[in-house]
Amino acid sequence: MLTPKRHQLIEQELSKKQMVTIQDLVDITGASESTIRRDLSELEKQSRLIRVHGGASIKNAGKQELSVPEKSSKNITEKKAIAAYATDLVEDYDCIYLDAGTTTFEMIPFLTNKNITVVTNGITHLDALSQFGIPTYLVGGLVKYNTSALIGQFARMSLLNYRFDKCFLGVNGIHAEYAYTTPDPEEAAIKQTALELSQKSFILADSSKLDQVSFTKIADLKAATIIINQTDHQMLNAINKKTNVKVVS
Amino acid sequence: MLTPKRHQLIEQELSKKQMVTIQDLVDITGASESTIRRDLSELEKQSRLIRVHGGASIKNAGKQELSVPEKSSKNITEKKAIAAYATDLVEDYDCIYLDAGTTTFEMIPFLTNKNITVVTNGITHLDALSQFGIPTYLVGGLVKYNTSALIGQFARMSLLNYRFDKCFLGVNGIHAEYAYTTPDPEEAAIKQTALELSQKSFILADSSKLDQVSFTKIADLKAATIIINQTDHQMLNAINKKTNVKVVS
DNA sequence: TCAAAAATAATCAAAATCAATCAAATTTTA
DNA sequence: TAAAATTTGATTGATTTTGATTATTTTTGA
Repeated sequence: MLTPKRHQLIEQELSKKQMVTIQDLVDITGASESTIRRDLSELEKQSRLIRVHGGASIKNAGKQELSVPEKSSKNITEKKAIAAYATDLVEDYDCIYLDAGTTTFEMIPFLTNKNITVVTNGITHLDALSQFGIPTYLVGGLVKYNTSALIGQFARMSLLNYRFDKCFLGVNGIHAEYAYTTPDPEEAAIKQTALELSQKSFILADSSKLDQVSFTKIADLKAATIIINQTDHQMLNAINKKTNVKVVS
Repeated sequence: MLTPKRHQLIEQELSKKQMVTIQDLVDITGASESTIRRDLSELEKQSRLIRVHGGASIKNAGKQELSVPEKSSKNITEKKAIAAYATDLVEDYDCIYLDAGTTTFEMIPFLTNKNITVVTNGITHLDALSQFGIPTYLVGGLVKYNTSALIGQFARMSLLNYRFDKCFLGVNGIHAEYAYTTPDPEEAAIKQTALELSQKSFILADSSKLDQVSFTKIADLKAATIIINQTDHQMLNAINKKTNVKVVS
């Protein structure tokens, strides 16, 4: 196996688990301990990870959190759990739509080695999708700089060229009565279109989105399955009556 | 098998898999190890890939550095001069197409304060365009990771939604007989389309591109005006008879 | 604290890969 | 068509990478 390929595998495993043992990496790469040790030393020198006794860990002080600022650092563990659950739903040869946003971003490390095609409107997703070697189509359209998403009528038209087995969307609010909402009407239109083009649709949300209402309605609750982390929020019951809810613990 | 065909296969395989071993390429091309090694050396010299022990890898495999193109080359001053000249041609309220690539990238700082709209297929351009506050539309399509450009039929279709006052393109070869050429047919198709959609078209090139021939022809020389830096290359005369050439000193 | 266990760094020989070389094959030129 | 130039593939010795071994350091837990 080529050295950079091994390095890539190591980094992939790290972004999934934040920690790996040497033995894990030996199993994954099929290389010897010596080689893995040399790899870790090298990668640490490039400050792409931090070595610890017995393995390595990610650099927690500001990695891709730079691109999508403080928002992502907050509920990161919850988001990872939700993302991992969502990724389990993806099957080989699926063509999926990955919405722009931090939760959907966390899905990417788990998508590796699945033989899939991704369509996205999230510019910040591209680096990671590239790193994990996932064939990717980007939606065209107006570049919305503050969120690095593609929006507008051109984005919508561009999206209409595709059909999806599954789509994974983020939202700003989930409410029993007002359903799924988001602040920007342009973004809402894109999400709507993605929903229409997908066989199955999933909304990824941490529990802080419950009971929130934002400016624009995206769709009725029943238009998608909600994937959310464990919570005792009372609204969940009301929502559960209107659509499928998968609770990740 | 012809050398350009082999190079083409190598690049194809690389964009598919991000990394290839020499043995892979021997199997694919039927050529010997020696020949593949020579090919890889050559392609690395053209900075189309990076050689690694045992094979080759695409340019930014695994690294997140998509924002700032490498400033290592000494051509950077020339490129800046060419870019500055090109930007002078842009007028207020123009809608322009900015091709992916390093020379066109250098135009962006000069575009600030012009009241224009930019359409581009270059993902690396986005950060800079954002920084200088230029309204930007991104073409959709397949993400070509090693060059961070958008290509393929979807990119072409997406492009057809627009009309341009001017377009600014990069090429890999300019030749009196073989005209404008570039290695990737998919990229060539995009450039072609941009040319067709533009009132006026400009090719930005430093003199190292003169007399070079790459795999795919983009268009006849007369399809665009060439903006090139000062050089005593003899081929310039032959080219000058066939199209407009602006020499930047 | 101290000794056993685990992990590491250092070392070295084997394996894999590489660059250099050269003759044969191919293409271009005269 | 023959000569010259280029490309190719095989061979060689040099270099790099690798995995096993061993001595050293760190961690563990009694």
